[in-house]
Amino acid sequence: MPYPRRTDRDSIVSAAIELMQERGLDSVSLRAIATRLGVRQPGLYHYFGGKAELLDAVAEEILCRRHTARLPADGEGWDEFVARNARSLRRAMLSVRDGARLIASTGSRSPSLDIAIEQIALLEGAGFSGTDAALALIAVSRYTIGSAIEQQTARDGGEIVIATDRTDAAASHFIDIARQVVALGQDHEFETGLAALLRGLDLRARSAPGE
Amino acid sequence: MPYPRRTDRDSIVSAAIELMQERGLDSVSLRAIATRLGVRQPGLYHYFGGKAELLDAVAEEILCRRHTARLPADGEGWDEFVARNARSLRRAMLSVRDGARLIASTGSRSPSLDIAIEQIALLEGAGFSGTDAALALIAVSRYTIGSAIEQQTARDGGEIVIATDRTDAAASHFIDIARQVVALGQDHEFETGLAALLRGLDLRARSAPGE
DNA sequence: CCCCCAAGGTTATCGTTGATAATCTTGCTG
DNA sequence: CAGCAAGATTATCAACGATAACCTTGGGGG
Repeated sequence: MPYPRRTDRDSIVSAAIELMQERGLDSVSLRAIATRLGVRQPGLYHYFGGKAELLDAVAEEILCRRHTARLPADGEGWDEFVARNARSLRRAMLSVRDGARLIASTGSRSPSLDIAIEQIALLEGAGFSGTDAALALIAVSRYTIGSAIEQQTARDGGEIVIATDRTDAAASHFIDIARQVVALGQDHEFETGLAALLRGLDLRARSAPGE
Repeated sequence: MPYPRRTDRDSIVSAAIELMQERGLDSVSLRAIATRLGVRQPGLYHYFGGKAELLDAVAEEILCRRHTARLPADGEGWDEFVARNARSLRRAMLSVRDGARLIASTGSRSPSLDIAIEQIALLEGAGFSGTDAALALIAVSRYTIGSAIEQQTARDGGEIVIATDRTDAAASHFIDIARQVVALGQDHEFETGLAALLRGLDLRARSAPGE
C-alpha cells in the first residue's frame, strides 16, 4: 500500500531468526532487523508493539518449525511419546543459536489446551492419575529446557577447561571421567537423564496411583 | 585513599543483589548500582572490568550465600545427598528475583574440582560407574536449573490463565487438574520430578553397572 | 617535612538501543 | 478524482555500557 510494501510479520520474524543464528540473541536489534529488510527501525512498530512482542513471535515460530511431535501416535506407549515429544522440543530449541534462552524467557512454550488434554489423556490411560500425569509432563519439560539451556550456554569455551594444580590419583580419575562424558556427546547426556526420568515416572505410575 | 573511599567489591555486589530483588534483573544498571552507593557510574570500573564481570560476581555471591549443601555428610546415602544438594541449589536460585536466569546465564555454577571429585566418589561407592555418576549429577543439575527458571519466569502472571471457549468434559477435567497442580505448589512440583529422577537413576545403577 | 604518585573517583562524552511523535507517500475505495 | 488509512519515513529522546581525561587525597620515600 504505502511506500512499496516490503514487509510483513513473517519476513520480520524470519530476518530476526537469521540474525540470531548468525550473531546471537544479544545482537538482534530492531535496527539490525530493519536494515536486513531494507527498512528503517520505526517501521517495525506497525507490525509489533515492541521488541518483546517480536521476540515472542520469534520463539513461537522456532517452535512451530521444529517442535512437531506434540501429539501421540496411534498405539504409541506413554513413555515413547513423552520421549519423542521431549526430543522434538529439544531439537527445536537447539536448532537456532541461543534458541533455548529465548524460548525459556518467553512464557509461551506450554502446549495449547487441546494438545495438553490429549497428552494427559494418554498418560491417564497408562495408569497415571490426572495430577500425576500433569506433574510428569511438567518434570520432563523442565528437564528438557534445563538441558538445552545448559548445553547452549556452555558451548562458549567449547573445550574442557580444568584449571587445577592437583595431580593426585583422584584428580586424574576425575579428568578421565570428564573426557569420557565429553566424548559421549551432548545427545547422550540428554538421553541418559531422560531415560532415568522416564523410568522413575513409570515406577510411580505403577506403585502409587493417585496422590 | 582518594575521594573518601566509599566502596569495595562486596558492597557493589550487595547493592546489585538488592536492586535485583527490588526491581528485577533487567533494571540492574551500572548507574542504578552506583547511585545506591553514592558514587558515579564510571567509578565501578575500578572494581570490575565491565557489567558481565560484575554479574558473574553477583551470581557467585548468591550461590555462596545459600547453596551450602555441596558435600555429602557422613553416612548419607547417595540419593539423600543428591536430593539435598539439588534443593540447596534450587533455594539459592530462588532466593533472589531472577536469580535462576542470572545463574543460568553465567557459566560459573559448576562445582569446584575438589567438590566434584567428592560427589562422584560418593556415587561410585554406591555402585555407579564413574561416567554414570557424572551423568547422574549432570542430569539432576539440569533438571534443577530448568525447574527454577520455569518457576521464576512463570510467576509473572501469578494466576492461571486458561483462555478457551471449550466447555466439554475433557476441558473441565483438565482445568481441575491444573487447579490441583497449582494448589500443590511449586515445591511439590519440583520434589515429584526430583524423586522420579532419583528413582530412575537408582535403577540404572543397580541394573546396568558400567556403560 | 614535603613531594609525588597511584588508587579511587569525577566529569564529559560516545555509540547503540528501544521507543515515540509527527510527517510523508501511495494504493484503494467511494 | 478525492481522500483516507496503511505503511513507511525523519527526527528526536532517554537510558545504557563504555572510555578518555582529569581531579583528589592519603601514605611512603627522599
